[in-house]
Order: sequence, then C-alpha cells, then structure tokens
Amino acid sequence: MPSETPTLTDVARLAGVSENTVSRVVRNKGSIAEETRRRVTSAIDQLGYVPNRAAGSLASSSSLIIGVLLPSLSNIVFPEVLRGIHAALVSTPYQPMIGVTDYDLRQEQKILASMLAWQPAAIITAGFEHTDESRRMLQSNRIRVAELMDIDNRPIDLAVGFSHRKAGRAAAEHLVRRGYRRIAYVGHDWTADRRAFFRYEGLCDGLQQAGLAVAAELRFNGPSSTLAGRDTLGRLQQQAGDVDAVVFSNDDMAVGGFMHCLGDGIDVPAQLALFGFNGLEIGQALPKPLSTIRSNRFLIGKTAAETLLQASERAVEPHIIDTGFDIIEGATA
Amino acid sequence: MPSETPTLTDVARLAGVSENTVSRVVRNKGSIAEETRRRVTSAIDQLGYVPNRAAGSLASSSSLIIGVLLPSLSNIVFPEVLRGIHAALVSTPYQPMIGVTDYDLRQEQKILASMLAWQPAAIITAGFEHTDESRRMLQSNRIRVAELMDIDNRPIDLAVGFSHRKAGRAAAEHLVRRGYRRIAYVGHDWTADRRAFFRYEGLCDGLQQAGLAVAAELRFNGPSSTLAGRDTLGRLQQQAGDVDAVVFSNDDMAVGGFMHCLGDGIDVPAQLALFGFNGLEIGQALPKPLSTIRSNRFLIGKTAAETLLQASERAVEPHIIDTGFDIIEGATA
DNA sequence: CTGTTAGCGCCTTCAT
DNA sequence: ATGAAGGCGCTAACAG
Repeated sequence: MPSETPTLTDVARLAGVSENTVSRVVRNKGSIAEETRRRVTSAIDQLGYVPNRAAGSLASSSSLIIGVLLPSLSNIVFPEVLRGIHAALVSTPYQPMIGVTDYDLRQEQKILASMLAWQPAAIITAGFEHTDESRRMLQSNRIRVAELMDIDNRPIDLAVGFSHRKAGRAAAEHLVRRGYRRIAYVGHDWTADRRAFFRYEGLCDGLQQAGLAVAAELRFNGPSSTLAGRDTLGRLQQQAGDVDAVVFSNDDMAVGGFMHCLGDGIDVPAQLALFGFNGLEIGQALPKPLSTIRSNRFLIGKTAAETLLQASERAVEPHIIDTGFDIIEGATA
Repeated sequence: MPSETPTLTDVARLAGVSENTVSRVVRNKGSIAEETRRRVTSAIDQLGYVPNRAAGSLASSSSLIIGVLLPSLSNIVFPEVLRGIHAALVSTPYQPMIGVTDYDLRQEQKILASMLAWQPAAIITAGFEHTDESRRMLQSNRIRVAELMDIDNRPIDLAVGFSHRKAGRAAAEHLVRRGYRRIAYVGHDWTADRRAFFRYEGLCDGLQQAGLAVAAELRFNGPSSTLAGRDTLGRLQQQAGDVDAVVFSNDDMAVGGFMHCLGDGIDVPAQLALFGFNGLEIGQALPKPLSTIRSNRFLIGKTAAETLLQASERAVEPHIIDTGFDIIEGATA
C-alpha cells in the first residue's frame, strides 16, 4: 500500500521535474512556466502532498510558527487578542504556538526560550515587561517581535495597543463632566497587571486636572473577577460612605460592583455611579448598560499579526500602532 | 563573536564526547555514566545550548507539538479547556499549537491537515464531529488523538468529558424535584453546538420520565450570549406567559435571562425559576447565585493532555474518561 | 556505556 | 526557467 506520506521527491517524480521546481511552486517563489506549474500542482493534488514543516524549518532555519505569549487565559481579554491573531493567520500558512506566563516574567523567559527552539517567524507578547535575559533573546534574534496592549513604552520592534494612561484620564474627564466629584477607585492586584496601574495613574492625573483627587480606594489582593468586584465595593462602602462614583479597574470588577448595588438596593447611577474598563459584552447586558471604555482586543491581535507578516525584517526604528479606545456612555455613569 | 546559536556538535566538542552521547543526555534516554552526564550538562550550560526542535522532529519524524483544535475562543469554556491543557504541558517539553475552527468542519479539516504537517505528538479536539477526510487523517496517523467535552460517542482513541445527555436529564430532575411543572427551554443555535442539543434531549427525557414535556421553547438563531439570553427570554414570555421555570442552553444565556427578570421586575425564583449550564463565575456573582451545572472544563483539558502523554501509543480499544458534573444548587431554581 | 554511519525532507546556492 | 549538489541539526540504528 502507498500509504506513506508523499514527499517533495514523490511529487517531483510524478510531475517529471526536479525537487527544486516543486519546492518553488509550493513556496510560490521564483518564476515558473505556466505549464510546469500546472503539472506540479496536479501532481500535488493527486498525491495529497503536504509539505513537512520540520524539514522546511530546518533547511531554511526559520519556521512558519508565530509564538504567542499571553499572561493568562482566565481573563477573557487575552483569548480575544488570540482570536484576533488567529483571524490574521488563518488564511496564511503560519500557525500560532501559544504560551501562558501567568504574569510571571521568569515563566515567560522559560517559555520564550523553548519557543525560540522552533525558530519562529515572530513572537507576539502581551506586555513590555521582560527579564533582562528575555529581552536579550528578543533583541538579538532577528525575528520580528510585537508587544501588545500598551503603547506607553518603547517597544523592541513593534507595539500595538493604546495608552492606558490616557484611558484612565478619559474616565476621570467623563465623570467630572457628568458632575461627579467624590470619585472612588476599586481595583485588583496590579503588581502583575501593570496596565491596571497605568490606568489608575491616568485617573489620578485626570482628577487632579479638575482639582480633585481619588476620594477613596480599595484594591482586592488578587486577580480581577466579578466576585472580587462585588465584595470589594461592599467593603469600600463600609469604610467610606460619601462617594458618588466608582471607577473600577475593569469591567469584571465593575459588573461585580453592579451586583453589589442590586443586592443592597443602591440606585445606580442616582446614588452611586459605576464606571468600568474594557467594554465586555456582559457589561452591556446589565439592566443598565455599563458606562465603560472599549478597548479593542480583537483588533490589537489582528493588527499585530498582520503588521508582522507584512515584513520579515525589522525596521530600523521601532514602530508603534495606536488602536485607540472609546468611551461607551452606557447608563451607569 | 561566537554569537551563533550553539548546536549539538558544539556541545559534543566542548564535552569531548560524540554528538550522540549529548543527544542521549538531552533526551534522557539510554544509560549514561554519571561523569559523562556531568561533563555534557556543564557544556550545555556553558554554551546555553537549546536543541533545535525542527531538526529533532525531522530526524525522529515526530515533534513535541500538541495540536489543539477548538471550535471557538469567544466562548469562555474553550479558553478554560486550553488552560487545562497548558497546565498539563507547562512542565514538559511539549508545546501547544492551536487552531480555531469556528464550528466549521471543513475549516477543522484544513487546519488539521496543516497541523499534521508538523507531525505533532498528539491532537486534541473539542468534539466528535469530523469530516470523513479528517477522520481518516486522525485514524490513519498513529498519533494520539483526544476528543473532548463529550462522552456520548465512541472516540477514535481517547474521550474526556461527561455525558451532556445525562446533564440535561439532571437539570430536569432537579427542577421536578423542586416542584416546577411548567418548564420552558431557552437556547441558542445548536446546529453547530451539538452538545447543547444533547443536553436538550436529556432535558426532554428527564421531563418525560416525570410525565411532563417542555412547556415552551425558543431558540436564538446564533451563538449563545448574555444579550441573546436576555432578549430570547423576553420574547418567550410574550409568547407563553404561564411558565414557572426556564432551562437555558448555558450560563451565558441564563445570566441574560436573569438580567431580563431584573429589568422587568420578575421575582426569581418565586415567579420564575432559572437554570443554567456550565457553572461560570459570573452566574455565582449574581445577587442570587445561579442554579446550574458545573462542567469541569479545566479538568477536562488537563486530564486529556496528561493521559495522552502517559503513552505514546494508542491502546487497542478506545478509552473514555468521565470527568462528571455536579449540580450547583444556587438560588434561582 | 559510547561511537559510527546514514539519513530525515526540504531549501539554498550555484550552474546552466 | 530549471537542475545538481550539499547541508540544515538531529536521531536511529547498529557496532563495539
């Protein structure tokens, strides 16, 4: 039985050309006579030939793999970035290889090293914080590197995202414009999630600009979640009653806050205004749609992957793409 | 400058042994003299040697890649499965390569073919439906194959999941036990999401057993979402008012249903009981925790990956692992 | 326990 | 526009 997986050689033999010619047709490189191309293509179809990627990578010392480093999969934001990346790759021969760092830079370094063993065409990573060793690996390698989510830093090669500081400021301006004055903050642990901190800083800036300051604040000592948002707002209200608006570190937390208000019969936004961040679907499905900021995660992933594939070489200067954000007015603030 | 990435040969030269010996040390295969191993290990550290995976795959015609085929990343359930898979792989040299099929079997086939070009050690796929061609590829290849989520089918090699039919029946039994009699169903499009259909079937079975039938039903013509759940329950109530409980196709839909009730001032569960499926965090963060069924997605992914790695060869007979489910009593039904 | 010998399947370079 | 030769870095036999 001819059940063996066919190789370039088999195709070449059947088409009556050299292996090299087949390789050229497959990779769409160099010029090929129309007639030859037809013969080769038909031989490929006939045999059901699929190129062996390992052999290709070894010979060219570069693979069709795109390494994707994500801090987490629990936070829906990152699967959405991945979705964008996937959308950009699906019609190409590139395949995403993913790694989850759990917000741990040493873990990132470990995964990065083992990814580089595949000689990927590019690395996409969510965030700008790396160990020195990781940075060295990313810099020395001439592969393309995209750093996502944030543009408040100088990237190694390409940054795609938006300014979280500006987003925080925008939240402050929105609330001030609406007449809120005693504005509190409810957050989660930002030692790992640096961007949450940037937004907080922006919020403070924005309030200061209006002659205000954060009226009260409480941070849950762990990752963001609806439950954390609910409980933390509850605790904040016990400690500081005279607040008229709360900015949350993200929508998960804000939705939790809304739940707290529902449970305690607090009228939103009359008694207390709530403001989130991300623009998740769940926020818009609340009885009153959440006032928040839309961060376009899918677009960030897609743009990054597309941009990387446009050129196999780095530009001399790092490139920054701002995907922006917009305020979702909602009805809670 | 010696900035070239070191190869096996470099390590062998430095350690004063043959390449093969280094290879054995790296792969931890065969027996090596303690002294030799030390010399090799130190040479590896000194050079910062990282094996070239492409070369290894080519030579052994099998890679350290695990192909993961997911129908979607928008539904939080699948990122969680992926999280489980990742947890099982993180301390091994295996790397997950992911593909998203968008519930499209032709797309699955395409991605599968390009994954197999990497000669992965195993394929993990969520679901049992495949095109004939996909099935052929999975069967003929002697690589390991895990089919996840569901165990209501005969797998190719390994199935990990639970019976969605039984879960549906359990929902029915729970509601009947609680005294509900006019039980409706609110769902989403199940032509793609086969498991939702299985649960529906189980629900009907369970009701029938109690001499009942689905009192009313409405399916949103698209994927599940909170918004869809909210609107579809709204429409159902216009059409059929005399219902005392609603089973939703999943928690997303159920949470949406809860939002509808909040908005319309419907007392849950006194006027209308709500029952979901999945046990998502958001359901438990509602003012009244959602009554639902916990499906252990993380465990499914982790168990699958672990089990696959235990043996590189398929057993003669397909193997099925039931990860089970449990009822979360909650307060909405 | 270790070394030798052949490739794995493809791509690159250089010819023609 | 096509072909020939060589090698990418590693592993699989087989020797010893």
